[in-house]
Amino acid sequence: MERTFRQPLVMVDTALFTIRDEHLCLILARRQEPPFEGVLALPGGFVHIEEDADTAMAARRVIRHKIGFDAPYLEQLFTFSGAARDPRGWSVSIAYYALIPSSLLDQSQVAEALPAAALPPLPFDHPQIVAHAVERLRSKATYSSLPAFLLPGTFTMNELHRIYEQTIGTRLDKASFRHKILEQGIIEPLSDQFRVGAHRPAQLYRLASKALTPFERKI
Amino acid sequence: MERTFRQPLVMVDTALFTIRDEHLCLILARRQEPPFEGVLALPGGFVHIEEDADTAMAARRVIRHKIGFDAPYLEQLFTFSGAARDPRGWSVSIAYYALIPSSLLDQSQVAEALPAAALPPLPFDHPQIVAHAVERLRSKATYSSLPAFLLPGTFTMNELHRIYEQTIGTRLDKASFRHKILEQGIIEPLSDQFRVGAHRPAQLYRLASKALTPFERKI
DNA sequence: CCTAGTTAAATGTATTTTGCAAATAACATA
DNA sequence: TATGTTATTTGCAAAATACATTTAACTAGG
Repeated sequence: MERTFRQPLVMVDTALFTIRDEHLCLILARRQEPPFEGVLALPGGFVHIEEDADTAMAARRVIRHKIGFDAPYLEQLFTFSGAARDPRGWSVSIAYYALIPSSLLDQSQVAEALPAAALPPLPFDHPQIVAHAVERLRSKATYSSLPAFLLPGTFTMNELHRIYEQTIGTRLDKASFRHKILEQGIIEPLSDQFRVGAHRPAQLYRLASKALTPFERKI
Repeated sequence: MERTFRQPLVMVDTALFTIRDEHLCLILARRQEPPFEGVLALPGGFVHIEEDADTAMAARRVIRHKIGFDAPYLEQLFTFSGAARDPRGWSVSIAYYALIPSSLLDQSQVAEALPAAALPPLPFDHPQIVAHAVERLRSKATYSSLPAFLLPGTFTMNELHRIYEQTIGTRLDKASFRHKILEQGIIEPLSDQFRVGAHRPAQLYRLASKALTPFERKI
């Protein structure tokens, strides 16, 4: 195969969202090698074209290496490119974002989960990637069941409500929210299962199979 | 710079939407070189890392080469990758989609604009790219002013209405559509300009500056 | 000059969806 | 048994929507 042009570095970077203390957080990794060795950054790595069927597989490898298991929700975000984004020269980074229920993370990993609103200075063009990822999550949250993937397998209506408010960043009416979510059928009640406490017990729900269907909208 | 891994081919492909005879169409190009020489395909090309600031610039170059001018609307779509998509081996294609007002195209180019619903067999993974692009356009049309970019600079309310119906694929109530579009402020009337005919003249509109703001939505 | 034909635009109204406030339910605990 | 606490439901006004109809503003043809 003849190549009459130089070829760029191709890598993946991942924005891993989770919730900690009611705040939307990102899981960062301390870089093991130069450039920016020792600096906190988005987990990433090169695409291995001998092993990876596609770049999503590379992203899954990076995530598994970082948190030890697969993310319940993973989606390609945007591809960043150019000469300025990496000191090693012209490069392409296919960015992914994923949603990780904090219940699945152990303490050591949670230590590197920092609030998306107050991240340290990040290397490369990672601030841009984060901005895109937050924007995408916000946008999708308003018309899909995405935020539910930040919760563990079962959750109460109020937990779901709070997590939507967290990701969207605005208040949502409780009654309307409950009504709309139930009507969309993206979650289903676990019959006879409730979360107890010093108050009325709360119905437990789980994601329904049709959970990823976006809500219906009309012009 | 040392590289301990093979690097993939990096290219861009473009899905160029336009409207012809009230149908949503894609502009195709006959391939000039192997593989698939002479076959109709999405316009594309390699990313030239010596010239292109980023892959969007490569996409703009491809589009300018195909239709002779820049697209009024261009957006990155998705990045496709893998060993199977191109017979030359593992590759990455950053796909873009663009909206082209048919009024700007001359006849020769229009000849290669074929209905998105009835395309010939396409090479590589171009069918997948087309599916993604149509899906994205549909989705965005329901909550943004995107379809207006398929129209010439000035247009009537009914033309806009028809183009929304075309891209979304469903009927939309005329009165509600008019009301909602005007309320969103994405278009503005050209005072004292009307399209005449053997009937009541229609007010002409143009895209307002805030045209790209997505519509407001709520859970 | 009048009328039929045609498309644009506005209007009316029943229905549905939302926002907001309040009431009721179901506990644990003291 | 009363009290505090959170869950869930209810009620209603306001806004948005779907659907049907009416009115407006022209041209063309007699």
